[in-house]
Amino acid sequence: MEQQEQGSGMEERGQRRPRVQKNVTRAIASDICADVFPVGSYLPRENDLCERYGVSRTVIRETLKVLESKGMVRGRSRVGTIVCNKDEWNILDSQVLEWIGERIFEFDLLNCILEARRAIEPAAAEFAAERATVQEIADLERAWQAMRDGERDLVGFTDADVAFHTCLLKASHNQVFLQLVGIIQAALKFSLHASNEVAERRDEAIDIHGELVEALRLRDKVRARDCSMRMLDLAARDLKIAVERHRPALSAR
Amino acid sequence: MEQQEQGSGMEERGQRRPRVQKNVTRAIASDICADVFPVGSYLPRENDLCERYGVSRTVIRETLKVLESKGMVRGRSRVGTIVCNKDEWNILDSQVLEWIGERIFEFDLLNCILEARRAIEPAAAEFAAERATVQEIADLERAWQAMRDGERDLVGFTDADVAFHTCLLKASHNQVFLQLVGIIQAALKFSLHASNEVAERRDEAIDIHGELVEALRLRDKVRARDCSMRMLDLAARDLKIAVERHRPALSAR
DNA sequence: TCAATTGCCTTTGTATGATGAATGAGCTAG
DNA sequence: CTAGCTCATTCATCATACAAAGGCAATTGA
Repeated sequence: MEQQEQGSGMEERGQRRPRVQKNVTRAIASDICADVFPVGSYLPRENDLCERYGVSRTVIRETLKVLESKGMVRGRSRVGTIVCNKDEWNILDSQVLEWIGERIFEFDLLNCILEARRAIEPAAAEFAAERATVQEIADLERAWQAMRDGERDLVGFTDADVAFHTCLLKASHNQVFLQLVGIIQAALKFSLHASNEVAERRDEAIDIHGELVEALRLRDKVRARDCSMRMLDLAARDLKIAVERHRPALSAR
Repeated sequence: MEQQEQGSGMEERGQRRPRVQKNVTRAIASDICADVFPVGSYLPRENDLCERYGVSRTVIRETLKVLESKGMVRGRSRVGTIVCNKDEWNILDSQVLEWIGERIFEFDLLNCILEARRAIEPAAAEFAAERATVQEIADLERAWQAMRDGERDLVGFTDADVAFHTCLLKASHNQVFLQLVGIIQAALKFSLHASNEVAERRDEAIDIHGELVEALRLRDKVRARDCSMRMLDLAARDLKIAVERHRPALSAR
């Protein structure tokens, strides 16, 4: 698609000025995640970054401001810009999660997310049973049907699952829970991909998701919470598989 | 052209070049929170913002990038910068919470936070009972002692309470929970201030906090969870009082 | 008359150079 | 060897110039 970074050469500086801000931000963020700029080290000087990514200082500085606002780097006058420890990063920010991407396996994050989901999603399901609108329940049902329809389509199934859990958090009518949609999406995305070949688990998942929709219809808090917890037990198994598969990649380093 | 004395609210000027980025960011963010720039409206043109806040376009643009990265505004090329709906804001970002400040009462957020705390903190207490290091338990005890010592000092008591809950989340050794320290701090800050005159409640709170430390020492998950829940019952009462006191301010609008 | 194309205008996006400000390093003096 | 000063380097800000693109209106064709 679009890429202009890494062009250390960058001889031809044509008159054209494409919109590069987003790409540069993603490039630098990815490089940080990939340990090209390790935690604790200083980034190159702004002028060097300009060369390395082939853009002006304006773009570099706006990029650094964004990364700083997400806790990934910290700039100090005259000294330079240092990469912060990972536990200072705003890992709940969905953009940050996107930048981390598959490297989430190296962040020891998925387990934390699962623990958090066990605390949050059952509560959200309970609230949803009380507060979900008819429309929201219909949305959930549609997502559930998409899961059934996409039973053989890995990507479709995953997307539908993500949509389901997103709708559930929305239906809880709690702003805080809603903010956590990003980490849940990330967790689903990366743990499902590794376990989606196991067909019977998907059947089981579809059943439980359907049961949750029914519980919401009946405004049955207890059953909604129970469904959510069983869902998370499945998620725990999926995660286990996913981590197993990624361990080789880790030890290869 | 655009760089004489225009103050317009900002402090200090002259030929000098103070570091203004943070101030301008806070100023614009606060103005957004104060509905000077209401949700859904367009911000003034960048050049007008330069005049209004008395800084160059560079500073304005870096500010807008930061606000955009936190979901508060969205810029579209050539069209302008629009203020996003509040439910798109990254309200888990502690900087955003600082900018919101007291207006948190108008955001219908404190109730959501309490609900979230009821889901999260008991779980965190349980994990802490399993995982807290000796050092972390000592930190918690010190925070608890500070609460006792600051029993008569409103600010000191609140700070110690915030420190206690922060330590607790740290002791849970879960990165996701740790990220939620910001909203919990905000919740404590604004609900305690309204209820801290009620001395006997503070006594009760101190007792429960002490009991939690003891439970962690004994690695007693069940009791730790129970203490946490009782703490939140107190917090619920505090919040009720705080909201009552602020309702006049709301209806006055 | 109406609709689609085209070109202009305005505002954002990017580039660039200059200068103030700040801090670590090196130097000087005691 | 320490304390204080100077200086060089790099970030922070300002100012300006121009490219890019959305919206608007005039123009043109039917």
